[in-house]
Amino acid sequence: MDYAGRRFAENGYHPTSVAEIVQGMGVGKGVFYWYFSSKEELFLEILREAHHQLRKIQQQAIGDEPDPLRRIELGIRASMDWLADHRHFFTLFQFATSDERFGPASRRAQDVAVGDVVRHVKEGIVSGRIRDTDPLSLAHAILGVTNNLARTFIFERGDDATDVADQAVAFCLAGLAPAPAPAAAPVLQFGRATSGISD
Amino acid sequence: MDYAGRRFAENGYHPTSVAEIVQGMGVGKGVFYWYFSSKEELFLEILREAHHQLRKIQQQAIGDEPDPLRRIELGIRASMDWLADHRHFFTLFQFATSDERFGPASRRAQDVAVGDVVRHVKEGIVSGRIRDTDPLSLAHAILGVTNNLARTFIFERGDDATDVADQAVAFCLAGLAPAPAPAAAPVLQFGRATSGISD
DNA sequence: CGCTTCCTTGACCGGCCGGTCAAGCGGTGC
DNA sequence: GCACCGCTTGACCGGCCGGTCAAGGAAGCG
Repeated sequence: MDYAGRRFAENGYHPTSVAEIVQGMGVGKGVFYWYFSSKEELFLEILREAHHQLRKIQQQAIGDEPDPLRRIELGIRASMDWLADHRHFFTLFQFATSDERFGPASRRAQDVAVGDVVRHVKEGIVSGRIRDTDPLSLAHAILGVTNNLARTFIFERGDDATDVADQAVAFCLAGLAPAPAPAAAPVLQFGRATSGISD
Repeated sequence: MDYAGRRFAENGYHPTSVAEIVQGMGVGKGVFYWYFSSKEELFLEILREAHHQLRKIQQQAIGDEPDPLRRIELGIRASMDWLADHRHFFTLFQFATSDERFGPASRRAQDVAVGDVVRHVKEGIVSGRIRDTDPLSLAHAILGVTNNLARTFIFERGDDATDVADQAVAFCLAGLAPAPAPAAAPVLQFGRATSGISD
């Protein structure tokens, strides 16, 4: 399944035939259709596992961090690290989103991720550390920045994950900040966030 | 070509056969291969024109606006409006990015867009209205927010373009800001963007 | 050694699809 | 009337690919 995932990633879903996959693994076609009911199911399985893994490492990274802004930051950083180690998934995710058959699964996974972020955003709004706007929009904006920077700099250019994460975090935290910030102005430092003295 | 674009958008590139396209237009296959050398070329043509149109309306919207921040805002708003009027292109763009054959064309178009934004960002940095970081990262972050919000809210949910643009602009302008307020940034700082307790 | 059950094989099938091409058609010039 | 030619047609081809299936191990069991 790992092998298939990599083939799909570097060759595309459609151009990669089942025959090619099984030949590359040194087995017959029958054994493939013994374990999977179709090529489509195999891809869905790969996708499901990738999404699951990504979410798991995000949650691990966040741990029981109490500060919602810091949770967002940790999530972004963990995602960047994981994506840097699993670059081939970019192609898969991108294809999955664009394909009619896998679009729904992809969208569901993204909804889950958005839901996670939304929770932190809402908390931040309640405590006045985040601008009081539609949390859904903010969450999608964060994911947009993260995805795009990751794709461009990590996937396409192969940059260092930490640097890219720095940029993403800086942009997002600034983007979340309340407009006429009374107290939370100066501290934009990456490593530690303000420990909530603001109100 | 319009018709083909719409078929590709709602049905996907691979599942839409040339036979289907020509039949839908009420012509024979020969006429298709008289004007286009291949299905691939047709798609590239559609893509090229779409990218061209989008960029054109961006430039029109920006006009000769002197303020770089405002130029960015106008670009975002124009893009949102155009995308709202041409929703079916989302599917096309997404597919094009994910496909091996059209990826390069897609990336080139994105590079052009990024280049446009980078120019404004650099100006903003020079005049101290934008945080002094890698302009490329900032530009990609802006495009990430715009694309993602557009896709989610305009394409998938059909929301009003202006509202979505408001959210995108607010997030991006805040994300670009040096440290304090986004709109009213006087020339307090000279060399470094971060003031006070930067390290 | 038979007998069953669980895997494994790879030739083969049916269908689809991009692309070709011999044939036709209608307008134009003579 | 006729020759020419730009345009159009749609049957057809070759190839590919997902999926099937009859046949064949091999391990376990009596």
